[in-house]
Amino acid sequence: MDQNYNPKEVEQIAQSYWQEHNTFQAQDDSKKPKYYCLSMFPYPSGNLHMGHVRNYAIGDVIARHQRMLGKNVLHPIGWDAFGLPAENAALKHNVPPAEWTDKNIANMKAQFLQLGFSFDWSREIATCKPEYYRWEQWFFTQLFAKGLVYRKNSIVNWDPVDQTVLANEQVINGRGWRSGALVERKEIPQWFLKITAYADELLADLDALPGWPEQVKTMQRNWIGRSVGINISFKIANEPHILQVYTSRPDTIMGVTFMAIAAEHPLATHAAKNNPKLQQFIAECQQGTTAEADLATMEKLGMDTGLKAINPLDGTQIPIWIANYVLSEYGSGAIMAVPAHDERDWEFAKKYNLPIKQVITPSDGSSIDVEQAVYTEPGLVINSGKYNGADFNSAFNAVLQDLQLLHAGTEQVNYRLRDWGVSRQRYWGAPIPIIYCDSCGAVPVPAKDLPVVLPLNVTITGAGSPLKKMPEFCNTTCPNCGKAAQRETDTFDTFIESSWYYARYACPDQNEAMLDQRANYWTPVDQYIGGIEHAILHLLYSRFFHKAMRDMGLVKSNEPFTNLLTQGTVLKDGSKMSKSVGNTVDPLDLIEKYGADTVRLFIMFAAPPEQSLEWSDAAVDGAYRFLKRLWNTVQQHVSTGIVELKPDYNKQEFNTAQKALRYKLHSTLGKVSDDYERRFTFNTAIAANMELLNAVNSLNGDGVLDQQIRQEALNLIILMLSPITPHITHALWHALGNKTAVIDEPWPKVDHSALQQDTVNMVVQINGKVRANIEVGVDVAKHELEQLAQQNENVQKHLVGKSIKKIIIVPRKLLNIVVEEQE
RNA sequence: GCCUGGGUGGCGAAAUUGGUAGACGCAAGGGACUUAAAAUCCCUCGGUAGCAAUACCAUGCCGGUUCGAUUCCGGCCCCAGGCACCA
Repeated sequence: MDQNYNPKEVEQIAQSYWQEHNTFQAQDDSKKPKYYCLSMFPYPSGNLHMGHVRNYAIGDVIARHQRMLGKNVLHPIGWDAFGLPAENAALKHNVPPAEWTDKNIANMKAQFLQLGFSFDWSREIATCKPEYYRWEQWFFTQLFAKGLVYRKNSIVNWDPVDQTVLANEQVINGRGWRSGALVERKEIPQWFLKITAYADELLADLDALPGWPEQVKTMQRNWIGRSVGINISFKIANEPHILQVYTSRPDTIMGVTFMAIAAEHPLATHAAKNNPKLQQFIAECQQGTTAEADLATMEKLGMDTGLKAINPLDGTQIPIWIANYVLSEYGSGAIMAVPAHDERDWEFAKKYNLPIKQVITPSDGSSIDVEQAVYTEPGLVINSGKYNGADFNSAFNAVLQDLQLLHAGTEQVNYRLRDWGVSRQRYWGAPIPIIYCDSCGAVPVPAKDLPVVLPLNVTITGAGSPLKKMPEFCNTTCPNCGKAAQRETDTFDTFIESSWYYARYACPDQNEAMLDQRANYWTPVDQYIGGIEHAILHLLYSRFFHKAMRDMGLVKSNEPFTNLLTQGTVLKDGSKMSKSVGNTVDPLDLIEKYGADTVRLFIMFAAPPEQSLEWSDAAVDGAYRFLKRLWNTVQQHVSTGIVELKPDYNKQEFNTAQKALRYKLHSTLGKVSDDYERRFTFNTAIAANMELLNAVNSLNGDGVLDQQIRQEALNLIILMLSPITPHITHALWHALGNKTAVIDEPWPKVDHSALQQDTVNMVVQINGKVRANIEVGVDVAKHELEQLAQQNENVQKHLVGKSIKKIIIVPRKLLNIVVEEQE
């Protein structure tokens, strides 16, 4: 073996070995149990960044470890290739998005190979290829046939200068990123998938996902936001209209002091008909973005329409206001405002001097002042006539019953979750397979005519989709009646592609169907790994797609991802490492300097996967030094000749130091196995191996037994580190005289005979403060232990003038003497 | 604004089920080797006092439960992720 660690050479050899042996090509049939390990696929932005390295390093470590546990592992990779950045690059560099994307994919693939990830490249997918997106076009037409697709108007960010729809990201401080024009909200017709039809199942099945982080499940539960309430119809004084509102707090209905409707509400339009002031106010409300964060932090503005709603329960007249904090896309776009018991209503009422009427009082009898502070907790009803004294549930039922008798209310389950708008007014996406016919309306493209191929040679101008200007794309005939017709020019939301790619990896070469039986062998994904930023949207859409595919007979399971690991963000100087912030560190520079193993080791060592990771250039040195130390230790060990371990090697008589090292070795193996398998705390697994190597290096003595123990320890360290640093361990495994390739080795087993101990160290506390450490026999009797503890000099010092109240013993760990001052 | 996390030495972190706070590593300081440097190896390293043994303080802030709290509970502050057209 080489005297010095040369990462380039070592990594080249290992990578060639894997390639020659097709090591990572997954087999669709095997006697071993299957294990599907998937890291979220990347957007091909051109270069790997540290977030990628972290994501794929975690996945790679898990995949390699599972392989060692004897599983038939699938570890695929592909490209989430449609998206906005390709159009931006096209604008900037005058290169077609497809060309830019293909180049980036080639680039990043080379980088992946350099990092030594155990991907099965034979299943590589790029979502921008017709062979892929044709199947989601097909799936969309199937959903259409099942009534799960519909078209309705919905609001987008509109740049009035560029005459184009903007993504939220393209709106900077309320202005278009290129034109600088104030952005407007504009309604246009768009296609929707009925994800709300699955809302209850998406919610309920979260309980069937014990392998998901509680945090993610909580976020999804709140996002779905199921509530039970009442749909109430308010008549309007001197008008034929009805105002529908939904409330989850019918117990507060007698506290309604105004109604608030969105600017887009039909009643707002009606009220403004002969009222220029209202018209102007509505126009003002339509400025700004569609982002909820903006709407929620905006200064609350409102204007009285002059219309009055009538409370069906007591006939009171309630003013109807247009308010900019009411979302037109949520519920009916109107609310009954109870300022005493709703935060936003309270703020609005304070601003416009609207009455605040308390109708709930805390059930513990404490008193509140709703003029000073809002009270949103449920409690007991007051100031509400016949409902006084009722708690939430009885008030809910009483109000519901009364409203039902008046035909003015029905119980309703409501969701915060909205249907999924999938239309994008962009070029670089999968065309939505719809044809508009003057006679037949919107007609889905028949399966035999799929895919609707996206034309590739286009010029991006930044003002609307180039597809609109391509008659050869737009002009077609109606599949129903054969008359001239127009194609839809909008493309799919790119979340569509990422909602089912995990299943396609099972059968990427299938040209006759979306999925085949192999998808049922491999799915669900056993371990899914990705950024916490995907906790809601991507993961919810994928769950929805999986259930929809199940209902179409394409898969059999209910959920796509059995276990989920959400990795934290890679930060530098306290903020997310990203191109836009300009604080990126190029992984390639580090690979060049230290090699892939050091980069992998560092990123796994710096923090546990779920935590955010603060990048440090300096600390990478430490990882490199450790690998050099490992190399040198092995080098030194084998320089005196290779040591062979006989099967009964562990039955020999070891001295104290040797016993201690073997104890350390096998307790470390136990700990590291647990870190890999259950905890996913690879940082502590690495730390434990560093400690172990330190211990190996401090074992003095060069007798035969010492050499054998060193051999055993180094073998095990190599195996334990092999999923994290696969290249150097490939080389060192051979150097230690092993004939096999380390990639084919099983995970090692703990030798329990090495864990036998005669004595154990125990802490002695007095009133919870550590006063001594004592070494006692493992089987020491309780009273003897108590005596030994009290005999300790320092303990005795602290017992002077005290009387012992009791002694608490935690076996093999500590003993706490509880004392008090003597009378 | 709303939802979800997080806050421990100069820095990244560890403490797994309420049981020794700071493992492991980085940085820093000192030393060995060297003509010198790099590399490597050894020692010190939360704060205060002390030669030391040791004592007191210390896990964002305030309070509580407990023999014992980084860990559990209540309130507050700050930071991060998400908020439906970034992916």
